[in-house]
Amino acid sequence: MNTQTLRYYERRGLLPEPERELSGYRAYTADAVRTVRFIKRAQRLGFTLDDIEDLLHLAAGGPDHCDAVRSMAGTRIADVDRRIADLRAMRDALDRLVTTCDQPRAQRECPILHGIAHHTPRPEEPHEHD
Amino acid sequence: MNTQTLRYYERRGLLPEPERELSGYRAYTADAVRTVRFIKRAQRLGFTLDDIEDLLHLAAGGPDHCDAVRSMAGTRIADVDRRIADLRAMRDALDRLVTTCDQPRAQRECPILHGIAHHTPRPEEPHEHD
DNA sequence: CTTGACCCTGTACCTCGGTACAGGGTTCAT
DNA sequence: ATGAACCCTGTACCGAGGTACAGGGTCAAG
Repeated sequence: MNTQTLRYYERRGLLPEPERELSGYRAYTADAVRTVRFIKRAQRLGFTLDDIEDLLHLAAGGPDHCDAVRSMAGTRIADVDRRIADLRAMRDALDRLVTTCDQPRAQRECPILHGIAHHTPRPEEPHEHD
Repeated sequence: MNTQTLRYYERRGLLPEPERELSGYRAYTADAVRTVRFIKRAQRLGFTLDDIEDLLHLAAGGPDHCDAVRSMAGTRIADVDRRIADLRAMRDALDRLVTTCDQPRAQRECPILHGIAHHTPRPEEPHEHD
């Protein structure tokens, strides 16, 4: 982890400004470390730093925001579910690719393109000419 | 879908150069459309355009690359499985957040930070100071 | 036969998520 | 007490993935 990146998160407001030692050095708490790990993990899941900022606020939220929290979480859950479904489709397609790729090429209906791309157009997808 | 983006994919070699009408206009085939949909879908899954280029070659691959195809697919599958597991953890955490967020704040062990960030360090994760 | 909405090529620019200086201070080991 | 190896602030730059703009052609509707 690059220190510059930590500065950057601080600038973006993802990390609270840490206390300083007498020297002026930042004294990171265990909580800050946890937050950074969370950020990294959430990023691997495809969340943007803006999303993550929301999630962190959502996590720290007072009792007042409870409804907002719930609705944001609901949105995220729907998003996550869609991603999982997509990934599973992708996974299956890759499996099929592996199992079919022994066969002579003529028999190989490429499962990546035909099993996924092609797969169940969804409401938000076919927008005039995408 | 912005036309500029299609140009960009063409420049990157993700889309084959399409035939032209007499006017010089690009005449996209149904296959090209399918490819674009695939690209968009794969992107939502967190694959980079470089990854996607690989996947497309993998999909189009002749019988010669069969071993390469299999090993790439294997890598992808492992990757996809990791993503799915991570997303499921995230999903569970979000669920728990929703169900716990009625309670007075003191009782709320934030499951986002404590259930995920904190969750089962993996081999590649705790690298000295991340 | 013009006007508006598209397409063409080419080049420049933008956002996101960092990363790298420059120019300086601190800390610790030798 | 000096030098390597950190930290500080500030500003500049990078790669990925687009997006926009300039300057021009095409084409169908009125």
